[in-house]
Amino acid sequence: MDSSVAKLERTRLSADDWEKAALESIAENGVSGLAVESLARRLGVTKGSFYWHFSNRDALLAAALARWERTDTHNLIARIETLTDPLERLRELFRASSRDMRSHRTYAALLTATDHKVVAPVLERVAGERMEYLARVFAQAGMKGIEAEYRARLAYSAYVGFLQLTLQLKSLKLSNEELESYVEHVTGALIP
Amino acid sequence: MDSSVAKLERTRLSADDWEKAALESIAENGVSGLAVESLARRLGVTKGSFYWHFSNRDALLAAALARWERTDTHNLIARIETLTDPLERLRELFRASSRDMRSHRTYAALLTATDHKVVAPVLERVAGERMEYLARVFAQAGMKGIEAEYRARLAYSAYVGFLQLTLQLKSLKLSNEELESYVEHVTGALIP
DNA sequence: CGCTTTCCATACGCAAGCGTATTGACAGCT
DNA sequence: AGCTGTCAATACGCTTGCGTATGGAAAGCG
Repeated sequence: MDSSVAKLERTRLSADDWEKAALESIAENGVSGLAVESLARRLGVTKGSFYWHFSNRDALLAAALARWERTDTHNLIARIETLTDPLERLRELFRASSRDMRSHRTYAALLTATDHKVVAPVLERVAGERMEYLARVFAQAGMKGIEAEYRARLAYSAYVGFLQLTLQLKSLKLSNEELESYVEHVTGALIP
Repeated sequence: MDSSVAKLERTRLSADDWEKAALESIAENGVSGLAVESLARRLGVTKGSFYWHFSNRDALLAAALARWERTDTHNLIARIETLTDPLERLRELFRASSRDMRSHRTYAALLTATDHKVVAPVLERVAGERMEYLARVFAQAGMKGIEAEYRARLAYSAYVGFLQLTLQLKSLKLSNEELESYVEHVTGALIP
């Protein structure tokens, strides 16, 4: 838990440590807030260390995004795949999107950097994969062809937009009970 | 139309000109891409002019956002208010969101800067007002109380997320026909 | 015609951030 | 013990972009 801040026991760092710290920094300060020197301060070292592990800032960003893509996306899908009923899968997907806020924070931060040339392709890939998966589940739940695709896009758009509105504009936040009943409403509206 | 680029007839500039140019720049390069010196080049003058009209960059940003908030939001609602049937209003709202891409571009750009201290309050206000309006129309269309609010939030989230996915991740763009039938699908799913 | 207001140019200073170069410290191996 | 590879500190240069200071041109007015 406190492995990030104030690592006082001075141990040497690896590229892995930098990547993890970078993802934390992104979740907190966004992609543009990811700076080499501030990260170094946070890890208790100086730039000299960083440029031994990475050739430049973009390399760190790319590595961090690769790690994120590798871990974050497949976690969710793997959990869902244990359920057999497609409609149940959908409901669980929706519910999962209202928990695990740490993961959503990172995604929301990345969404505010869709114009960045390193970030954009990753987001395109991730969004595409997720929507394809969603479309498959909707199809399994009985929607056919293009309908399932559109519904998947609608559901994913609602998810992305919800992240934007809720996580970043703080006056629009919902309480826990409100959130739960909102998810219920969405479930009823979008699942056949 | 070409009042923005290469204004060769050298006329003096007003604060208004800077604000308009700033909004164009935001639509193209995002909020973080709004730089005083590049804007000056674009307008054919130097920084000296800018700092006569505005005290600093944030002042320009605030003025531009105020202008945007003043014009952009009320245009749409005014157009919609001419319709009397609430369900027809909703359908027209949804359809309008698939045209007039210039306006949506600006909004999408602002959405990627929700963390900015000048931008955030404006976006909160605008999103709040729009969702309130949407909720009223849903209520007029027969949904009651909290249901209308949730549906408004869902619809607006879908709009915001759609902007993100479509306008900024270019591989996810839809063709015109696809867009129209997608809007049809959304209309069917979200309007009672 | 001269004076004032309005708009703009030029030339600075300054801070943040990236990237490089050089040197140092420490560990593990032989 | 000495060598070598790994990680880090220090110091520097460079670019970008903000903001300031100051002077100049041009227009309107008296």
